[in-house]
Parts: sequence; structure tokens; C-alpha cells
Amino acid sequence: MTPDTPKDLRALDPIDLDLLALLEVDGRMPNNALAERVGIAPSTCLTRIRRLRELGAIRGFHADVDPAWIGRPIQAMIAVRIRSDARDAIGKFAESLAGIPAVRDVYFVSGSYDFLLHVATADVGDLRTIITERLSGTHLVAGTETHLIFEHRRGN
Amino acid sequence: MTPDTPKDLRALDPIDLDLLALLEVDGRMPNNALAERVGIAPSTCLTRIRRLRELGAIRGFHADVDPAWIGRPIQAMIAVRIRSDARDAIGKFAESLAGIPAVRDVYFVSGSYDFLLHVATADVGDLRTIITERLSGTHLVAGTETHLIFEHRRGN
DNA sequence: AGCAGGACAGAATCTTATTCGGTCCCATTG
DNA sequence: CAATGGGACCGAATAAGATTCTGTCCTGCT
Repeated sequence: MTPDTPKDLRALDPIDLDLLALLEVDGRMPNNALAERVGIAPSTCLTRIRRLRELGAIRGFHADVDPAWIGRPIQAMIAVRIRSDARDAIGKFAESLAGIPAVRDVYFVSGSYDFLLHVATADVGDLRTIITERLSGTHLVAGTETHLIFEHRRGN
Repeated sequence: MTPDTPKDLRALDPIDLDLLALLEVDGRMPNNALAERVGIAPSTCLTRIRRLRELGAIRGFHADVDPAWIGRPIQAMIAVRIRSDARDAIGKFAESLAGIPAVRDVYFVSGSYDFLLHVATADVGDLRTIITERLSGTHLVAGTETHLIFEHRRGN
């Protein structure tokens, strides 16, 4: 994250916002179609999208893969609390967690916990292994609270 | 969600899994490149990907847009508890919540709360409005707990 | 009014997607 | 055991789309 203030909204005009909205819904919409939808030429559209990527407004394009289909039907949100005397190590620790294949998202939050881990595993055994060996088993972790996810749906 | 058992993993071979892994990282990798990476012909690759979409293994392709750049720098995870005498209305209620522009994800979970709402708003005022008017203000909601999100990173 | 900078459009080019016909492999059947 | 049917795959041809380049227009500044 770059510390460039509230992300200078002045840098984005209504057309950019339209492009972002369209690409958020369909990340594979052809450049042609995009250009027509927002009312600019394809070539212009291309440079705008390149710019949005460089700015960081678009962080990437990803297929939304159903975890159940890749052998990870069990999903959970794990709230993790770090020992107060190890708070400065949170960054590195969370980064190492992000490297675990089962981990899909890491949310650093305020409140009774330090971060939330969205994980998808093959079975509850694997889930337990992560919790006991990668979290509770670590001297950095003061406690965890696991919530099984029954269903996950995107907004809009 | 279709109730087709543990998503019949037998339907996916190692090549399919490779394709899913690649597309999850880069949803815009050209079909050409994909085919070469997994060792099949482009035409074959195309039919496989079409099939993965039809099966539901790939739910869609989306640009990962930084909320801060579209005027929503404030993110939060809101834990929502539904009144026990209104549990059967959760589905419709959550669905209506998913329609709010600020809502990015809805997680139905087990534990002390019924679902988690990942929201991104323009300011804390908007966040408050959602909590008081769309959640606490509703007779369905027994309580909420809001955690500001300082940072969100994807796994891997 | 003249000038410089930036953004855009349109045409040309090149890359990529998609379709189509035919081949190979495997399992089933006579 | 050989013939048959089905499925998946490949490669070439075609269609579609991406990308580059050049010239124009608009805007802001002097």
C-alpha cells in the first residue's frame, strides 16, 4: 500500500469509474465492448485501462474459482489474536500465513482480534492442523476463534 | 449452490486443476499461453475452460479493484446476529444486503454470529448509516459487531 | 492570438480466440 | 479378436480482438 492520501479521487473521471465497474463485474469483457459501453475509442480505452493498472486502481484480474471444485470444500473464517508483547511481529507473521495454500484472504482488523483468516481446506482435519500447528501452536498467537463458512456470496 | 455432492472431484483431472490454478492467479492469461503452460493445444484448452465454466468450477472473472480508488476507502467486517425468532428469513435478508453497493462479500457462518458482511464505504458516516439503518434498525437483527479493516490481502 | 501539452480517434498491423475437419485412443460389443 | 462407437485431442484456417502509430482536436497558458 502506498501512502498516497485518500487515493486521489481527482485522478479518476467518470469514464474511469465506469470502466472499473464494468471490469469488476466481467473481468474478461473485450476491450472493444468496453470502449463502446463507456463511449470512447478502443485505443483510448486501452491506454486508460493500462493507466488504471499502473495507478493500482486495478490490482489484478482473477478467475473466481469455487474452492469446492479444487478439493477444498471446507471454508472457515478464523479470528486470530496476537500476544500483546508480540504485536510488532504481526506483519511478518501474517505474510507467512498468506503463503499457506489454504489461506484465501487476510484481513487486518480492529477490535478484539488482530486479523481474520479466510481459509478453504480439504476437510476439517486440515482445518484443525492449520489452527493448531500454524496458529495456536505459535508463540505469537494468544487465541483463535473459528467460524465455519456455510456459504459465501459476492456483493452486487 | 447446487447440491451435487462434494463437487465430484472425479470430473477434474490434473490439467484442469492446473488451469484453475493459473487462471486464479492471472485471469487474463491468453488461451495460447495457458495451453502451452499445461501442455495441450489451444483449441483443447478452450473447450476445457468452457467446460470448467459450465460446471461451475469457474464462477466468473473479475477485476480486483481497490475500493479506495473508487471512493470507498473505509472497509469493515460486520458480524451480524439475527434474532432467533427470525432465522428463517436470513436468506432473503442477506440477499437484500448483497444488493447494497457497499457490500462486497456475505459470509454465512457458524458461531456466535449468523453472517459476516465485508463492506467498503466512502466514510465512517456511510458505514454508520448501513449499520444503524440497514442492520440494527431492522427488526431481524439482534446485534452487530463492527471491525474496521486496516488492510486486506489475498492469499498466495 | 499563438503555442505547448495532453487526450483522443481512426486506420493499419499483429496477436489471439475460435471454429472445423479429421485422427487417435479406448472401451464396448458382436 | 476384430469391428464399432464415442470422446478427446490436435493443427490449420478463419474470425475477432488487441495494440500501435499518426494526425487531430481541445485546453490552458502566455
